[in-house]
Amino acid sequence: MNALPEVPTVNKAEARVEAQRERILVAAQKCFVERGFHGASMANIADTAGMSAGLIYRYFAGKNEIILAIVEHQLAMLLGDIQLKRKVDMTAELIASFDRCGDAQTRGMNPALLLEMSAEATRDPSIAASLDGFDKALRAALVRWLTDAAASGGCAMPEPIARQRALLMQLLFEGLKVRQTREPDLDRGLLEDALREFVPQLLTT
Amino acid sequence: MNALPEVPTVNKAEARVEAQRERILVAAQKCFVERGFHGASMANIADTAGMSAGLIYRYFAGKNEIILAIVEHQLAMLLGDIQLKRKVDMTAELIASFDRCGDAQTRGMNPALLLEMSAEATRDPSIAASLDGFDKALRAALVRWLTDAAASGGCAMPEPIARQRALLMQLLFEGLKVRQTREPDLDRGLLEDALREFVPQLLTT
DNA sequence: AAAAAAAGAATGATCGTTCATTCTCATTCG
DNA sequence: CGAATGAGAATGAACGATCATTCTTTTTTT
Repeated sequence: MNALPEVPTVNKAEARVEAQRERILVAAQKCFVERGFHGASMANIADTAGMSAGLIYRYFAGKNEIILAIVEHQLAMLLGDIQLKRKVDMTAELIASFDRCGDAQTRGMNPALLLEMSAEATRDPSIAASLDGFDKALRAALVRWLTDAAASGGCAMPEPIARQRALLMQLLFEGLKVRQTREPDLDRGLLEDALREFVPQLLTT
Repeated sequence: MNALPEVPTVNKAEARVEAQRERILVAAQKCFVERGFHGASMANIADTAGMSAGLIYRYFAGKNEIILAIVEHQLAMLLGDIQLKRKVDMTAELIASFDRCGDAQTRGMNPALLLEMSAEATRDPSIAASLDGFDKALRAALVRWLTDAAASGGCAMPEPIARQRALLMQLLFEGLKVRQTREPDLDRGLLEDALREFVPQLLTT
């Protein structure tokens, strides 16, 4: 009869499940960053999460499902991080993105994880599909942004040009991500000077 | 007394050893591309090389040594591939490099392997050292090439500018390598158009 | 026959995953 | 109010497979 008390019960149970999944994902990300997808074991993850190995399988079907969840979360964060607002200092945005997520924060973006994902995508079709989706979404958003007259300083960019620029920007993004893992202490002055000169050229016709 | 027959014997023995090591490295690279450094097992490599697992340890101290040998070989090939000749069409060179090594050739450059290497470098100090050495060598070569008046169309580039351009070129290289793994069939016309406009700006003051 | 090369079995460890068991704790009944 | 109940949460041992590596034995070469 009284359906009311049941709903909060279900909600609380669901919230618990979600909290547990999150706990596992936080631990898994930490382990994957430290040892890689294949190098980290379920026992590692369980230890880091402070639970038994068997319990993980109550919340995830297996290791692959955990990997995929982390891949998709990273991509979602990455897409959210590249905010293509109307007016934005793209150079400053790129440098800020380079500065960001250097810390091994929980669930934050991690450039080493991106490399791991890209490498794994060449073997795991489901990861490849995730990355493809992200790539297409990013490119489409870039083209839309570039062809938008308001964004490019009141100068509308024809689509063929915009597609070239979008590709170049994507190459630049990825190059920066790689460099971030190899040279996190790269001289910011040098980086800023380099980007200050060339990024604006990408944004104007 | 007769030292003469010993020298060819030693040489032949050494050649044999080298041939066996090469056989192992070819197999290992194939396995690493297919499964990753951690995903590929010594048994995999032995099978692929057509030998027993134990025999590998006669020619390599362990798996790590094999990985490191492959890393260094990849970097050596990469450095050799970027030929900074006096007069060169850099755009065409980049596109050719993108076309190249798409095949899973034996011991050739492999972009997926580069991702694997970069990811592993964040955990394995010896791999990180190899990559650091490569990075420094490449950057130095680029700066030298850019400051060389003959290369940049008779227009000498001051060193501070050259260092900015070298960084940008490195970002571009790495972005292209990543894209090569994700989108090997990327439209070459689009790529060429994008690079044709952008790259020359990097080479002139 | 001596020496080098290769094979392949054996090692202990660890892998991802499963499962029987125990624990926890809110609810129900005496 | 307090004991009994039962379902979900959690454990940790156990599984077969496989891991990197070592070692003994066999084969091949000299």
